[in-house]
Amino acid sequence: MRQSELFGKTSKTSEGSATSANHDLLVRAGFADQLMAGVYSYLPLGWRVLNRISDMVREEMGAIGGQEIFLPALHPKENWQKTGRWDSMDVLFKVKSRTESEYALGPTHEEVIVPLAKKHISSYRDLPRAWYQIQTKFRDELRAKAGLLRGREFLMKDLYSFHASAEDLKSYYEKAKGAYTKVFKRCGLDAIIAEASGGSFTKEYSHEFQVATENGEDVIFACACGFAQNKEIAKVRAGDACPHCGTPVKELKTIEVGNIFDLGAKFSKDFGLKFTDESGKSKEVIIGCYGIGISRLMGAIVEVHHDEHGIIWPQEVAPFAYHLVSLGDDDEVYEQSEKVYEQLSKDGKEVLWDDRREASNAEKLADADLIGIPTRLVISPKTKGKIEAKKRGAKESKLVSNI
RNA sequence: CGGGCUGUAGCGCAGUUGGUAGCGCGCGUCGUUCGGGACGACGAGGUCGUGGGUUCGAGCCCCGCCAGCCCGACCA
Repeated sequence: MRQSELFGKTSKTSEGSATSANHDLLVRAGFADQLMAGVYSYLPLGWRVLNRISDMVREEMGAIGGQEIFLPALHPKENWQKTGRWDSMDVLFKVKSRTESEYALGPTHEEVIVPLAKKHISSYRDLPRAWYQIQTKFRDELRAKAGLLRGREFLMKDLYSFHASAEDLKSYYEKAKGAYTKVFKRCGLDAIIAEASGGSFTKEYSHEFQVATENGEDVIFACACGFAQNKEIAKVRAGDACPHCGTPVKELKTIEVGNIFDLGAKFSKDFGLKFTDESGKSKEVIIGCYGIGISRLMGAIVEVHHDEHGIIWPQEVAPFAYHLVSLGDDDEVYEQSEKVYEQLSKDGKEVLWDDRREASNAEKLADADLIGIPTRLVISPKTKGKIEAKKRGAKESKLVSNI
């Protein structure tokens, strides 16, 4: 991609009122544009990152047997009444048609996938199953805030698993935990698995994947031994002895990037999702649900991986692998750059080439830091036919003959 | 939804006692520059969030509304 043709310009100045690093940097670097509170448009750079994350999530979901589907965002009121959440879920967006029919905009998809599962699951032979989607969710938050971290419309991966028994769910739940840990690791994040309440619709357990950062809006109490609890259910406070190992627990500000729930038979009961077991008995299907906020994850990565100059993308989620920057105004520099650009592209490497002859060197270098592509390749009169390679965030660079 | 702050050019902002709107960045043309957001010259760009009111006259004063941000509540 030639930067001269890229949709999205960088900005030297921050937007006036917003204070979160993820909003500031993603908007300034041309990844995203805010339409209104809690709602963003994604420009090519931002959309590439979201797709990087999505593809990685697809890999890990596939690895635990998840099959990708795509469900509607517009839901019938009736399904939400059946589960009681038409009235109980405050964040549910409700819309009215011309004929006064009412609908919900999906904040989550149990109300859609469980009735769908009912058409396909009737025997123990149909279990277990795991289906997921990556889709836009809508939640009527009273207050959207912190850039991508709490939006009213956002991108989310939601996986639902269906089991013949609580034990089978339990073992899948542990597999999902492992897959989630891998996803966040690949995103350059150390996610802490914190115990949390099961919420209003299950008496069972849930776990949250929490990333520690100053800008986080959640609070957990955690210990190096692996113990961690969400503030809402924690029986310990900062400094108290860890119930597992006895060392004092720490209080951490965190961003919740994923959560996993044991839903038990709640939704199966609501919609009559049953199966016949080996002995011919009819039983309710046990369901688990597993979410990752894809767009929030992008925000969380920026919160954790940035410096005073801009974003520092972890390799696997970066919009491009290389940022080729041509300095000066010599024809030879641009001729060499074009060759390098063509070669890298031919090799299947993703490269953003700053081919803007009218931009100053200083501006190009500042832009490269702001955008935060992991490897910067500079070609200038000083590099004399070679290429200067530098990792974003590193101090030293090295001259190489080819990449 | 309660409290606070803010809405003036694409972005960031200034605008005095009410007298008919300006600066920086960005943008366009030309020239000079080129390793950390260069310089000069010329130029384009405005229903001052919106509706009402007060006044000879409102960006400025008064009332309503809308929007954004921050704190809180909310966030199965």
